[in-house]
Amino acid sequence: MKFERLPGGEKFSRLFEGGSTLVGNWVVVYFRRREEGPVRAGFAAGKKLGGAVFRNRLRRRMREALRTLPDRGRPADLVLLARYTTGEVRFSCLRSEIRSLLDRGGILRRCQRREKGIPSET
RNA sequence: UGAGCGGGUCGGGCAGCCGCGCACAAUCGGUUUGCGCCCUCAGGCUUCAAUUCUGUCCGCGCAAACUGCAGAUUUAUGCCUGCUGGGCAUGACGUACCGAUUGUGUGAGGAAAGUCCGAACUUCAAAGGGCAGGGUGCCGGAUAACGUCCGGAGAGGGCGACCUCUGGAAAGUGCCACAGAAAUUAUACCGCCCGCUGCGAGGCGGGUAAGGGUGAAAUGGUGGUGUAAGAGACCACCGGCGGUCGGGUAACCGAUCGGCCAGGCAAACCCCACCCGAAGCAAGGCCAAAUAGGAGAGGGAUGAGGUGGCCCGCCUACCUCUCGGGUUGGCCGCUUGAGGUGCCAGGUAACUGGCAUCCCAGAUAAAUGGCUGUCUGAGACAGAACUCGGCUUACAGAUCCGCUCAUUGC
RNA sequence: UGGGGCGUCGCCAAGCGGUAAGGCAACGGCCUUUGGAGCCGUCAUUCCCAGGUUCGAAUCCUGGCGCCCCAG
Repeated sequence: MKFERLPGGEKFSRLFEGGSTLVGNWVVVYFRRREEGPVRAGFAAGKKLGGAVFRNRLRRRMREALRTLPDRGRPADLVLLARYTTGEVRFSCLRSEIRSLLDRGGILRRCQRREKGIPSET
């Protein structure tokens, strides 16, 4: 899935306070649908999770997982928040959980899923 | 071969596919401004003197204002630069900015960390002086500076290579619990000795500090002379202190003479020498947009505030407090630097100088990742945020150089 | 990023060079038919950790570790 950077400032805290929340076992997604534009994504890892190297690694795993999803996103702002378990889980499990969470939030388009869905499901 | 000491280097590599930040180039698309001329404004030059005064009207403009013409002053209304602002002309070319695509280059550390020191840089109604406060502390040097580094001195530890520590206790004040006679104006518990007394045990007066005992520490140590017993009372050596001489830039070392007065703690106050204005890139500057441009109370000229702890000095002209309103985005700062590498020269060294050469992250919710193969096998500590010089702390391993000790062989 | 502060028993804490108060809790006992209340007693081998200064350190110095608060 293609996405742009979510620029900083108030937008992060607005999403944390006013956005919708999807909680998974290994990641939490805050999101808000938009009318137009690309998908904008930010990645966050709290300070209690560990040092800078470990938190960078968590953000990179989430970024890579989101990037390798099939490209059928609807316009939205989203923030992926790392949990303690994000570093322990296998990468393919993390990716499939993010896909199911975005599907539940209505950010993935169903019609394109049927066209392209069969090869990517396997 | 084993044990160890000192110092240096590296911190996964290679290949394939997908992906990210920044810089540059090309192509495409978009945007407005600048580049030309004139005026104003600002600064400068020439000059004895350089934009001053008066009148009038056309044009332009919401307005402030600007400008033209005529005249006055004067030998003369001049020349140059910058481009804040205004006007005219032009959107062809080039340039600038923004976005997309493609290509090329580049992209975390030895500690990037802790924030413990030192600087650079920036700001402050004066950044001045003094006090206070803080820091450093053997000596000499290096350095932009340092609490760092180098060389040396003394003391301590180690068989050794080597490592660790460092002003002043004879300026003053304070503290030294318990124990002990006594913890610094000294003093005497058990003792030792002399005298008097008593049948005796002992008592009284005096001398003494060698021995015992207490303590972390007891007023130099050892041996002798001496004595009633003793004592630096005296002598020798050692140690400490002071004077002189010699060596050394100095710390200090050596020699010699003198006399015996001198407990420890300054990471207790302190003394001496040297250093320190404060705050920090979220410093600070610029642009655009939005909002506000208010109310109340109090103080006041031998007074109020700035000044961050105080005083003097200096500065401001209204000041202080409360309530209310606002505090969003972008750009610069931002990476060429006390810079790296190599050679040469000076210096014991830290380091310095010269020449050549290289450009090596600049993000902004924040760029290095995912998968696969291979190298026996990848597995340490750990992520730039203004930049340097150090220190400290964390660290799987790999590797190089010099040296010491032990054992064996030649 | 910068500034400030704190670590003492299970909890709240005093103590600031001379060998660690106190309260709650816990445990044991007394009292009571039993419980509660009350009374008596017990409870710090390392005062966050490691070095150093000192005869002696929770206290002083240096360096770490952990936690909290503030600015924007």
